[in-house]
Amino acid sequence: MTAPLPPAHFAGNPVEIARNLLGGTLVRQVPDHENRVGIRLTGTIVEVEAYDCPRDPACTAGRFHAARSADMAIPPGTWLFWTAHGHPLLQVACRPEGVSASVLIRAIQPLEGLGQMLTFRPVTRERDLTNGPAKLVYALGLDPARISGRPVNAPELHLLPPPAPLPDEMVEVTARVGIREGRTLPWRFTVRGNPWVSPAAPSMDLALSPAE
DNA sequence: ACTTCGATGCTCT
DNA sequence: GAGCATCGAAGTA
Repeated sequence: MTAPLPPAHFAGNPVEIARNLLGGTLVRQVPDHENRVGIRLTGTIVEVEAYDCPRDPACTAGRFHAARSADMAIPPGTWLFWTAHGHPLLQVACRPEGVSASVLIRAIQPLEGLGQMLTFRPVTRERDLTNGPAKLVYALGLDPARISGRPVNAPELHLLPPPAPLPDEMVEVTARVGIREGRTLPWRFTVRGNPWVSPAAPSMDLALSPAE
């Protein structure tokens, strides 16, 4: 039984942390007051992205970063939500407090509690349940107001590391999705060939050499 | 108070 | 693959 990743695990480079999160497990415990037994919703992490201010143009560019400058006070290993187009996106703050950087969880493959997830987020095609950053937030029934600011190892929502780091040949490295600046940075990591990876196309071709 | 923007998702062709 | 609804936050006034 592996222990949840502690907040200290996220006090580093979000690019490395994101890469090593692939194959891990996102665990959501839903309190069930009737049975006094928590319902467990879990999924394997199959897609993540890294954001790393201030060297990251996607993060620093224009008002994009300034808009969330308040996030810079958040200590590493804290759950937080980005809002884009009215949808909440789940991420974990990284690096030391005072530096804005994060890992964005973009897709999971459901493991436990698929039926419960479908009640939170009814879909016709099962594969559409959690194959997007906001989709998984809805499918897990996460309330941003309740989760945001909580430590990443909180009982109600935490992460388990992969049994072993995924070998490089299983990891596909591409450009991040849906951004204007920083399109060439190879900071999106997906499990190669996994059908639960989001359908969104990466924003552009990669830089010749990965940035650190 | 009003305007603009976006790390998205959904519903059509 | 294109169009649009969505909503929280910043900037402007």
